[in-house]
Amino acid sequence: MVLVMKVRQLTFRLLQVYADVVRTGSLTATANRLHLTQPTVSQQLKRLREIVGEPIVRQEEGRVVPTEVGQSLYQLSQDLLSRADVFSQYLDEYNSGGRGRFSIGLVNTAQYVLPRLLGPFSQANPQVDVTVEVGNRQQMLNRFERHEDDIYVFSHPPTDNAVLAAPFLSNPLVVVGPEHCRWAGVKDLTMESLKNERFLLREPGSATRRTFDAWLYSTGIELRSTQQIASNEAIRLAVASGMGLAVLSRHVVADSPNGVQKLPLQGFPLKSRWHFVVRRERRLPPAAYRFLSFVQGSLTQAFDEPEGEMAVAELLQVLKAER
Amino acid sequence: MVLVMKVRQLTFRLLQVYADVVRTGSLTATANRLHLTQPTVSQQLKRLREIVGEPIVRQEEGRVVPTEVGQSLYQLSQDLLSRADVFSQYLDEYNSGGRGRFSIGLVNTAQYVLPRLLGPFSQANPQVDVTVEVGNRQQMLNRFERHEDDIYVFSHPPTDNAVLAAPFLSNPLVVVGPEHCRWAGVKDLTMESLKNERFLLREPGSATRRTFDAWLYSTGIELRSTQQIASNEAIRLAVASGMGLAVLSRHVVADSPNGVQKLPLQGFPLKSRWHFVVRRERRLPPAAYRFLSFVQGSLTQAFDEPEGEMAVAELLQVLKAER
DNA sequence: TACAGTCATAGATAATTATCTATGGTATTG
DNA sequence: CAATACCATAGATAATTATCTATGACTGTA
Repeated sequence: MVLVMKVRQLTFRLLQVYADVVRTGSLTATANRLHLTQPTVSQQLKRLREIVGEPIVRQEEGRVVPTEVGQSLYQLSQDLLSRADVFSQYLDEYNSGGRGRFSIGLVNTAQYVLPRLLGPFSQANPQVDVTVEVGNRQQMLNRFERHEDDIYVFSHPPTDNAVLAAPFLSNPLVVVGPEHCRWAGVKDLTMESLKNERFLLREPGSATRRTFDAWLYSTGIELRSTQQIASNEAIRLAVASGMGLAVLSRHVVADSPNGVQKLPLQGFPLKSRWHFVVRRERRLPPAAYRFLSFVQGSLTQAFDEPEGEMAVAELLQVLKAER
Repeated sequence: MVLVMKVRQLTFRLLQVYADVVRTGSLTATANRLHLTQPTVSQQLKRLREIVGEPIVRQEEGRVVPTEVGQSLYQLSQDLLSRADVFSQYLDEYNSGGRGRFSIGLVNTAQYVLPRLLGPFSQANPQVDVTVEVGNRQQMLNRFERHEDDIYVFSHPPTDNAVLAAPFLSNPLVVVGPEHCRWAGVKDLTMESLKNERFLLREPGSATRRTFDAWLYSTGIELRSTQQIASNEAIRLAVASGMGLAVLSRHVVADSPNGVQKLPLQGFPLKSRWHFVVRRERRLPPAAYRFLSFVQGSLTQAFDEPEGEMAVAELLQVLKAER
């Protein structure tokens, strides 16, 4: 016999109107406040009563007051409406990028500099969750293919029409040797001189390795002795302990140069630049967009890279247009 | 630029459907479960997305999964729906009378016996709030006129077509004197003998007083000395201390007879009965109805009043029919 | 008692919603 | 790669909702 409330017909509009009626104690007043006519409000109430299956208001001394059930319904309304409101605010924040999450995929080397951008950003946007994925070029390409992240940092972006790339920071590759390396003071140092040195190299999937390999190929020189080490940091330490020479991003060395030094090899530093890479068709999470805007505004200050700033600005332009 | 969610268009139905889609991860499945067609579900989702202003689901490996916003929306849905559900349960309880409130207005004397009904009822229905109002007959009549309570207990119900009354308990009025009263052992004690005694009487508004007055009037006797005291309890104590005789409900005396005794006055006890009184047109709160049902089931046991039980049963019949 | 103010109901209409069937595009899976 | 399963869109329709204007009923006050 007991009929439960017809929840499915319940509308937030109805609750809004009802809550206002309870607050004002008058249908007419509510009608005015909500820019409706009095009969409209009257009927809304009627409908709500039908949904609830129980009288919710009665008149008492010229005022409309909730019945006992109406009281509970009013509390419910307040509760539900305010929750919906909180969600609405969340949406706003989300849309502004001030809240939410995004993920960024970094090529190994880039992890030495990205913190200088991500740190301040997170500081300024504590409600944003950033997931940082790190791997070598090949691993990142795989992630990229699978659409696993929102933004990527490559030094050589995949060539794809659907891709937008903005070079934002130069990433010079330098040759380094141990602290008291005998090549350090040599003028006009050539690769020819170094070809018998042992080179500690990153694995083939890495961008640093590829760039160096390409340059080496262009010189026609072949190295006699190499050793492969899959981590920049490990390479740096190995060089410092005299195991050989290496080609590394200047950022890797600049970060903590103890024990190693740059060698003035001709043709170096090899120029290369990191790019922010995003997919055209992918709608960036607002938080990711906000990060790029943030970067755009701090590149010059943080790295003295006005060109990078412009490139990122351009990227943002395009993204905005595509939205 | 930021568009807040169109809350007013939000429907619980939409949230129900959405929540189910998130749970099943499939529009088709939801369509089946909710006895809809797949396109219907599809369109519901679309509409919800428009209300939210943001994509809420995407497809991933053949499953429908919520976006970040969708996740939040799902949580919101769960939250809102469960709250509505709680309210719905509350409604059920309210309708069954197992929860809620009602008020009952008692004529003074009745407060000596009603607790024996209200106590067990409250015990059995802890979620029901009972408000007990107590006053003399006149005060209760005033409350009755103003529709202030749900149920009243009178010994002489107001005569009004719109009133339903069920006599449920006899309320004999007895004459009492102090413990060692000289009239105690007298046979064929008449009022004539007592007319020079001082009588301690309730105020004119009280039912006890009116009943006694009426009876006294029928005897043609006038009392020489009376004193008015507005409380049964105070009268009982006054009698015990030898200040005079009194007419009281037997229930008042039975409760704690210390210091007083009944006198075997001819014509006494005066018969009278308490009635439950409700207004015909007033829809009784379910809790009040439940109380009367409860009473109906316990009168015989508690007071050995099968007639009262029948009268109350009849009252309930009528109320049920009028609902 | 007549007047104001307030709520309810009736009747009408435009807008929105809830659904369906049919069909087309895509992704998953043998 | 064909078959299958699944989702989106179109087009159509019935039902419901949101409103309005007009009017009636009731209530409390001048």
